[in-house]
Amino acid sequence: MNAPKRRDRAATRSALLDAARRRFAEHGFDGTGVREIAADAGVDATLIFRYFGSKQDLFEAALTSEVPEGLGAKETGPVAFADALLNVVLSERAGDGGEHPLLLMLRSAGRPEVRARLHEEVCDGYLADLADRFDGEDAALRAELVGALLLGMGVMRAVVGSPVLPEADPERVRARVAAMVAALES
Amino acid sequence: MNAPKRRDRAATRSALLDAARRRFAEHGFDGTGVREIAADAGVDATLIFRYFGSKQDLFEAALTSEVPEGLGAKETGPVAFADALLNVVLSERAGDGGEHPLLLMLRSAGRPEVRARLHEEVCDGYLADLADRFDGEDAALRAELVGALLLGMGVMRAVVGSPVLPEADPERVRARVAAMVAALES
Amino acid sequence: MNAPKRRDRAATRSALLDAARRRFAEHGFDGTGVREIAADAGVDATLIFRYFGSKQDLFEAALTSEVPEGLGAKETGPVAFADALLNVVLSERAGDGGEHPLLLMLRSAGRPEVRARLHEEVCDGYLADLADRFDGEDAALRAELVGALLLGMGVMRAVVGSPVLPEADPERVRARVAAMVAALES
Amino acid sequence: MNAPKRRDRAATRSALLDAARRRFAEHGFDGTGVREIAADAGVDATLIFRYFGSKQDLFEAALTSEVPEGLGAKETGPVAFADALLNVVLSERAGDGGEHPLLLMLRSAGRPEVRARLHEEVCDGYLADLADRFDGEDAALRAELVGALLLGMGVMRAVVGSPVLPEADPERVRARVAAMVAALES
DNA sequence: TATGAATGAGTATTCATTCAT
DNA sequence: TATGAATGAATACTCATTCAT
Repeated sequence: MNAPKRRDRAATRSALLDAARRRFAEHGFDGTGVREIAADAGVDATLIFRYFGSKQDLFEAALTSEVPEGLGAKETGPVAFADALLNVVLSERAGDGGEHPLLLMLRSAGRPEVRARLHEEVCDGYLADLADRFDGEDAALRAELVGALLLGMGVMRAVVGSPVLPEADPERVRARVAAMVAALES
Repeated sequence: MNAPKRRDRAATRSALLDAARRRFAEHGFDGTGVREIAADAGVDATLIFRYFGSKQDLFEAALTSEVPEGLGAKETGPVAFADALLNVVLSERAGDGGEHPLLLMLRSAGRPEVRARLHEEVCDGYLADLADRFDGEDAALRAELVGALLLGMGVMRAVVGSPVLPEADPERVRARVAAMVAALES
Repeated sequence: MNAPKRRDRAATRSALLDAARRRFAEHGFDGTGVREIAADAGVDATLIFRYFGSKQDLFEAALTSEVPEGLGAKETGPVAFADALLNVVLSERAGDGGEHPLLLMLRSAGRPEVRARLHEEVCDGYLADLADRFDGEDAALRAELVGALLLGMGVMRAVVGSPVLPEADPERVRARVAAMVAALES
Repeated sequence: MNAPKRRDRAATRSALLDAARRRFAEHGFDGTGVREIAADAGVDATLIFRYFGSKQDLFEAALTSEVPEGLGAKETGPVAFADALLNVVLSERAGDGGEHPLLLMLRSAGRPEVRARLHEEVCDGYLADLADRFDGEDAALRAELVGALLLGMGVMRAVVGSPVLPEADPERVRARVAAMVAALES
């Protein structure tokens, strides 16, 4: 009824998740305090434990909360597939949702569990999917190189803070990346 | 090697640096305790402060201690230059010296100072050097993509833990990367 | 009094302040640990930081918390003024509140900031006020001697632990001190 | 033979004692580190332990090392006796020897042993000697007040840092103090 | 004898987390 | 249900002191 306190459970949860994603992305797991997250969300810190159980659990929730991804058709070749992935690299942080889970994990890869999950999702997920697109020998190596390129682009933008990609014309970037990937189709 | 040579200033300092590089690379700055480093080096933790001043100073010493780099002649083109950088990516962790400083920083990029230094060294150093090798338009973008590829390869190996690169034939890797870089020489 | 009223912010804060005053007065700033203070107050040591910020801040809070002082009318002569100050010297430690701030500072005068504040409060405060009461030459010197007498009495009681003053008849003390001060009114 | 290292045991001991007196007087026992003392004396810190056993032992040695005092004839009355003590108060720190032991102890009165010794020397020594000079009733109280005056003057100069006494004409100070003490000879 | 490397007990302070209301 | 007081384990760092050379 009264405006200020009328935050329902779902809204608070969501506000905490958003704040957590931003903080974890910016400062990593260890560099982020629960009280900072709660302050960003405008609620008391203990709600984190009420809603998520622990800081670690909140982190994992932040990882898995947003994954529409929509990777497109499975039958496409490597160039088209890489181009689809490129959307993720180029678009993220546009919305307020925060960074891609992969970058969240990268930033907190000190934790063994995080690292294990990162390894699993990259190797068994993205790299495997990519390798499927390549025929002939060296499929794994070629997939790895494409994955490295895309991941490296994300790191450049989100961690190193290079201004090149955000300022570049997306179509030019697409063309250049496509050329690099195409060079692997021997 | 065997008898750890007690009461040897230089040896202790060096053992601490080695241990620090390994721990920082593996768990990041925040995830590493001075006592763990000291335990790895087989000495008392207070020697870290005696020899380096603070944990932060030890971290910086670990960053700047190695890497002669020897990047070769300045007149080479982008393909040759990238190939030279590839040596660093492919060879590291071979000795027990630990990771490349760039990866150390990446792992501790939660700290603002670390992030600032990472940004500076990558953008003003590597990327600028790369951009000099490209003629024509989009030099910065093309340099960024080559840098992203190489950095991504390092991340794949050292953070994600992908087994592909360590197990691949270095010559094949060289050839594939050369092809990708060459595709940018439009 | 009896039931320490758990979960009471004001009571805890006050208990910490009391304990701090006692410990700091008895062992000085450096000789007192935050855990001892907390133990005396019956609470956890981290509350010191929650409520005061740091050990140093707690010390300063202990200095400035009490002492309404109420030094009486400004128009009085030196004898009456000294007599008013004597109240402070003779009465303190009666309640459990602890020592006078001046003695707290004296006990921690190793710290430069404490010493600076002590100098300021004594010279610019008490001594200046005293000097105003003296006419004729040597006003500063005479004020200094009165101040030294009163300060020395406090030190005798609180630091040296001489039993004479606490056991003496206050009226006799007053008369003797008044005679000494009067001897300065040449 | 060779100049630099030709410091014999006695000279080193003495240099350490001097440095210790100065440091302890300035910063108190807790505020002084053995390494600082050693640095001031220009020798290695371990010599403190070789020569004195411990920091505490060095402190005690610094207390008892200088005490010529030469308190003059025992048969004098209170005014003359106080005047003799005044010499100590007014002259000290003139030489490089450092502060009077009483002030050293005052500065480190946080330590229980120091406090005990301070109590003993003041009450059983100075105050008892003073009380002997007073006839009639209130001898102890009158002695205490004279002692407080003299001690307070030392504190004013050495701890509070009041500039009045060092800058005043010694003869005027003597006359004023004599008047105050004489006022107690009822 | 004297140097300096090594040590371990101790410090203030921070943090995620749990009670009580 | 939600607030905030309380907690205890952990951290970097300092210091007097001892051991090896």
